[in-house]
Amino acid sequence: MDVDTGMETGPVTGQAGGPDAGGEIAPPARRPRVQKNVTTALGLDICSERYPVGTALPKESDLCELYGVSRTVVRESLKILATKGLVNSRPRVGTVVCDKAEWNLLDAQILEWMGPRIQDLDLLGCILETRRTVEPVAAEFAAERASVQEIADLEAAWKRMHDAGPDTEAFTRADVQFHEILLKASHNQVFRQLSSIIHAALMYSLHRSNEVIDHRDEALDIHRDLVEALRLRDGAAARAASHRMLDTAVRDLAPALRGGRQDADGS
Amino acid sequence: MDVDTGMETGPVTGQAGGPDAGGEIAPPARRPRVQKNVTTALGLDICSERYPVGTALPKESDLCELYGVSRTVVRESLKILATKGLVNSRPRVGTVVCDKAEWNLLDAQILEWMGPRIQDLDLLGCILETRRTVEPVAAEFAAERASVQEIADLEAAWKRMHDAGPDTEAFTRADVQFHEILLKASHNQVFRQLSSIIHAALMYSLHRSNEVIDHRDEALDIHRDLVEALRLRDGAAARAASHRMLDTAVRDLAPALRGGRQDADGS
DNA sequence: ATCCATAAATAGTATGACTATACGGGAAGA
DNA sequence: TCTTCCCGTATAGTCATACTATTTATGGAT
Repeated sequence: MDVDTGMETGPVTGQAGGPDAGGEIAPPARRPRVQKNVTTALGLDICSERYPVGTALPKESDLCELYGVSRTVVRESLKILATKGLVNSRPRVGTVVCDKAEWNLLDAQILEWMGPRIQDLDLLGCILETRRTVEPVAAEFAAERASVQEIADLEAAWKRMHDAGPDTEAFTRADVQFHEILLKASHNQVFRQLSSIIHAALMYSLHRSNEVIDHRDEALDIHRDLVEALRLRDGAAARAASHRMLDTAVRDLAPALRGGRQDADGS
Repeated sequence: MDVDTGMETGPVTGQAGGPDAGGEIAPPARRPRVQKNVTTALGLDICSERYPVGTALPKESDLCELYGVSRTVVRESLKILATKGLVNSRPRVGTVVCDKAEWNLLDAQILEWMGPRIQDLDLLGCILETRRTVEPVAAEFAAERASVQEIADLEAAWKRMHDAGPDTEAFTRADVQFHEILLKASHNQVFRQLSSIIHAALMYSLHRSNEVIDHRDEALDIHRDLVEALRLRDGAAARAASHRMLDTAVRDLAPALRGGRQDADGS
């Protein structure tokens, strides 16, 4: 993140940059690239429910003032957010925040913007269900289809987990990479698209579990078994290892999933 | 589709609309809304490999002339395409088409733009694998979680299939809707995001299978069994019905999947 | 031959003006 | 009084132009 996360809305550039009044020598007029900052700021404000679902954002000209940028930048940012399903613009009505059912949950940026709020809407539960459904199959496919290089990459990721030692952060990072490589090695393009959401979920859940040393040792063993199964092209073993992996995830996440499943959609 | 599909690139508006030369009474200057048309045209041209992966699109000012629109429209269209992972713009370099691995395959518009080319990259095979992985689980979840309304909607979709008679088109439409409602009834938000891709794949594959009367009768039976299982809240039966459904899909699509799996990614 | 400065090309930003669209209220009609 | 239609108005959509930032390519100096 190269943006001030958590910042309140406000000028994105240090230079207010109003029209250069007077016929002076025209000071150079700085024009930094602020598109990403504005998009991120708006995305964060939407995902944090600062602009709740169904309400309208300030009109474009107001957003220009708020962030101190031109309408060009604001409009292009809104177009990006609209493409992600976050908002919907209509003349005379304004730009309204879409229902969460329309949000593109597989979008990495949205998940980043949601941050800890990923726990809303049972999202963590949904993702865990998806992992339990998809990952064992992906592991089985990977056993058949993974290239030698991909298996080596998996082993390298495992080694990074192993060598992380007491560094929980590094351990989690390697763990996430492991699962991304696995999805890729399944050679199913749809599965690979799920990487982003699994990435986000793991970053917010693995970290906790991985703080327990015992758990990390157990995870290391299972991950190694999976790599070994891929090397032997043993689909059943790979599937079994993946299942074990997810069972421990369920066990460790159970406390965080309290509250049962509610109807989260607007039907 | 409210756009001239298959059209070559060219002015999107009938009115060339150059700058009104002279100090005349300023003829009204038509300004139709052309954003969607331009985006669609560019999307089609990219997905049809008119602009192959890795190559650069014409520069923005050229695109303005090509489509007879302002740079604003072109830029916002490119921003949309960039958000979908189709292109990537950089100063001095231009706007280059991204590798297909970065395309957002879960995006309904992209799938629409790909049209029959959905068969490239083993996409049809990947989607079928995904369905076989996800749909039975979704059916099982739906058995537990579907609302009465959702089950009624499923039954209504089934009835539309039943009543379609010889209208293959209507039958396929209802069939697709059935599967979308099922995914929604699983009350797993990630599963629901898969609707778009399953929708596209079914529209391009079911149509063929559904032309055979025998198959349609069989499909009707299985779909009814699934609804019945949901009504009885029998997860195992729902799962079994879904499995049977997909087995017939595999059987019917087998001819279209010849050629085996190749490595489609650029690793 | 290598490296650095300069130039050129292209996307990014800014501004102001106009148009199309859709909501809301008021007038005309039942 | 209620309904329908029209029109004013607010807001996003489009257009044109000018300028800035960034990156590649070129050419010259070491």
